Amino acid sequence: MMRADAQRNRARVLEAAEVVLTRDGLDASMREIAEVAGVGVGTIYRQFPTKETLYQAIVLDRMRRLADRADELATADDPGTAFFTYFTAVVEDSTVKKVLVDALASVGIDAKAGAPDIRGAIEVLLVRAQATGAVRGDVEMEVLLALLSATCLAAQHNTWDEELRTRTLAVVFDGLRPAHAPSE
Amino acid sequence: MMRADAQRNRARVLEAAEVVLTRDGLDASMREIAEVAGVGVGTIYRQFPTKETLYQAIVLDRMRRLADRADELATADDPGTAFFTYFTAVVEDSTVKKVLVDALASVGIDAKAGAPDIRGAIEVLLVRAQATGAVRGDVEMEVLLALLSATCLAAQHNTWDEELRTRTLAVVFDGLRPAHAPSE
DNA sequence: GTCGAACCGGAACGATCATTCCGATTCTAG
DNA sequence: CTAGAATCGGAATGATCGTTCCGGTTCGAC
Repeated sequence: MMRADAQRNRARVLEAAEVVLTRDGLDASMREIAEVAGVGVGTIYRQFPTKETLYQAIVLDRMRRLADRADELATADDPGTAFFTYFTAVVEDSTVKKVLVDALASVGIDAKAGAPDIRGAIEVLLVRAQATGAVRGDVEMEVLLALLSATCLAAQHNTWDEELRTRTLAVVFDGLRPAHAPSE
Repeated sequence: MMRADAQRNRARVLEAAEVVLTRDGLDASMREIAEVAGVGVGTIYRQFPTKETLYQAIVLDRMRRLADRADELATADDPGTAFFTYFTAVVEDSTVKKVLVDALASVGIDAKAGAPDIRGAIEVLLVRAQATGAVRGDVEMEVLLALLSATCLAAQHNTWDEELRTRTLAVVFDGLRPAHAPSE
């Protein structure tokens, strides 16, 4: 059983790490995280043996939320809308969250053990949207992830404003739709 | 007039910097560049007062080539093909070249003084392609740059193979084409 | 060929970072 | 309440980085 103060500090560290890593990405220093959390650096290292461990804890948490969001939308009435809503939501998030982007970018390559199955969750959205003809049938998961990763990376790197995001995604979405069913 | 050995070393440094920065991005250390160039670090600093100066020299050179390439294609017989060829070529390059990506990503924001006018060069390709109906008329430069930057970033970050690149770009290109003119 | 100026290499400096370590403090079982 | 174990904070460590500095070397005008 963990001591009460240790447990409270662990929560503080996670909270601070989320804020700082989200703002500064992997460049954030442990000193700053410790400062924001109001603890010493040693305290962080007792819970997370290395910077990468802490980083992964945050990323895994975000991945979990991402997967949950996808699961929610998997049962929506209109799979087409659900699909595009999800895509938009993920990109919107990544405008602000640097860590999330790195998480997304790595999904395509290695789905680490223990990680929530975002890939699977997104695939459900894709297949359902394809079944109703909202998305072209020949779009593969690899391609979808590439597009999602691309838009997230750019949105975060260049901090797109809302209008640019909407317009840019409109083009991508048109590319994803069957040729005979343009945006409107 | 610069001494002969100084001039030769300057060339060596630029060559080495291109190789190393291209491979490792901004994280590359001056020590390594010096080592690859076969000179001491001091020699680099005599020509380029700061790391950023050296970095910018490389980036500007790349931007120049990018702009030149666009200018070349600006007089092509088929503007539509020229446009999509250029887009593909840029993304292809960025699979390997990290610096190029950062250059691209910053074009949208601040066109620094002295920088070649890539934006203008690309705009020519866009307008010409739109005039022949190969690209939708309502696609703005901002959106195009966002898409270009997005695909470059993702291609570099995840090292797309050729097939994934082709398939992904096919979707984006379909989104850029008028609704009544699907891929083929 | 000579000699001063320009240039060279790489050691040295100061800053920053991840990580370790330890004396002081705080928690909790009994 | 108390003892001792777990935890704490933050100074110390060692590595790496960008940048500066300087004794030695090389170039080239005369």
